[in-house]
Amino acid sequence: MDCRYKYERPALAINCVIFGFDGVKLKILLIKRGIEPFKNQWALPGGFVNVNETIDEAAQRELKEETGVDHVFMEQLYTFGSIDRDPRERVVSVAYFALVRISDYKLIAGSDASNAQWFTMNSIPSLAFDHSVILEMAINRIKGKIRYQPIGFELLDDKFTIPQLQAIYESILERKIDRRNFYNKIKKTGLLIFLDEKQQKAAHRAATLVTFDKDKYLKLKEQGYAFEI
Amino acid sequence: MDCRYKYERPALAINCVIFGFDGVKLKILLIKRGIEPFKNQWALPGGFVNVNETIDEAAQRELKEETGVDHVFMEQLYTFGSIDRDPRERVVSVAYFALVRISDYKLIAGSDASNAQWFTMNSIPSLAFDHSVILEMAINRIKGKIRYQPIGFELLDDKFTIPQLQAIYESILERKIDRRNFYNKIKKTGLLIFLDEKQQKAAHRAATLVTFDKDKYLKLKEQGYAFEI
DNA sequence: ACAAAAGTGTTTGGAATACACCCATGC
DNA sequence: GCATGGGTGTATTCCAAACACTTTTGT
Repeated sequence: MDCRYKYERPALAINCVIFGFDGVKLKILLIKRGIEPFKNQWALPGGFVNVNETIDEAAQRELKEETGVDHVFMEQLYTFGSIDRDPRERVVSVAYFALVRISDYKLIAGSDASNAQWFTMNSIPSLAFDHSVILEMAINRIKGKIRYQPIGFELLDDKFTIPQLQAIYESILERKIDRRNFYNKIKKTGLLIFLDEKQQKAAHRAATLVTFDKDKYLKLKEQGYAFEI
Repeated sequence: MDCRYKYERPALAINCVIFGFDGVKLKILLIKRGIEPFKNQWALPGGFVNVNETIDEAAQRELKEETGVDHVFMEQLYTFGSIDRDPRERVVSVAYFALVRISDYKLIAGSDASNAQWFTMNSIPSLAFDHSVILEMAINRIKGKIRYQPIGFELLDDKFTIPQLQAIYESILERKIDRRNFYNKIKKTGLLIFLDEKQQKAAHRAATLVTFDKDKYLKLKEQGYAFEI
């Protein structure tokens, strides 16, 4: 092996905070560690960065290995570089957060179900390494982000209803939002395409299915439009 | 030397985007590289992370080496992990941005002045590595940040005037702000302590000197107060 | 006296919130 | 019919931008 530098260097890893939405609550995907250290404890998915891949690629690779999903919303969160965060040796970790559609994920999970599990925000177990800190930062980030970036859609199917979207906002922001104001506000953005379809098997009046007009959003964004809810 | 891992690992570096304010414009500190690669080109201050220091410490160390200043506002910006960003080998860099008082800096600069220089935002030369991208992101970050975090004060002396503070906002946001609205708004926060001193040698009416009430801000922040301008 | 910038107060328009009301569907 | 939630419109409150006016200081 080649060691060109005269001194030791930290190892570089990535971790992913994977958010999903089950229709009611925001959830976070954790895995149960199979090896030491922290064996049998819950942790964020993660792994080391190869020398021939970018850190973004490493994060995507890890996400794919863990959930089978690809091409999802993913963004760098923060880099954690305390000295003792890993008992084995010095490891610096770049944390990412990802938004996935749980329904997509379900299709692929089966293989090794017991070691990966969705947790709601208020039932998070104690985590390995400094992963609680990472998770906390991810939750704060998503709370701030959802206000001024249309990321709620990333957690839903292509076709969704406005009440579903509202449930995401309420779950992430942890507060109730007036149903009618939310409806009016989201409609006024002009970024929703209303379909001629209704929600199926609704207990009562069925909601209209809509899609997010991503093309329109990207065009407006280039012209300086700032999304806000 | 000890190489415990079976495969090559990326090197880990930090870079600092150092902002200062000269009373008129926002400035950025660049250094002229003395060695290859990119010898004689301008670049962001930076260096490798030692295995026995946190990444934050590495950034502070580098800032101190470069400007002599310490205990300034500093925050992690983003981590850059493209494969070819350094022609020598694979280097991942954690970028930071810092806000310094140029007057503090002046006291120490003398030693090796020619290789470090302040640049205004619109006179940035072409930079080494991917540092233009880093700088662009830092500028966007500070533009967003100054709206909802009281960081303008970090660029001024302890005693400053409201028009000076406004000049910082205008310089960072690159737009004019109504003088009177700014005055009223910043005053209404209650976070300024008005001193019984006036600005010296003003061309005309002297402005009142004020200080930022950091203690009060921190207390309010804990209670959920959100600064905003 | 006059110019220039500091400091104070009022008006106004638009956005956010609150909320009344009607509609569709299952039981 | 009635309970439940979807969909629409309006009133009110509040905040930010616009702007008129007064004060202070140097020349």
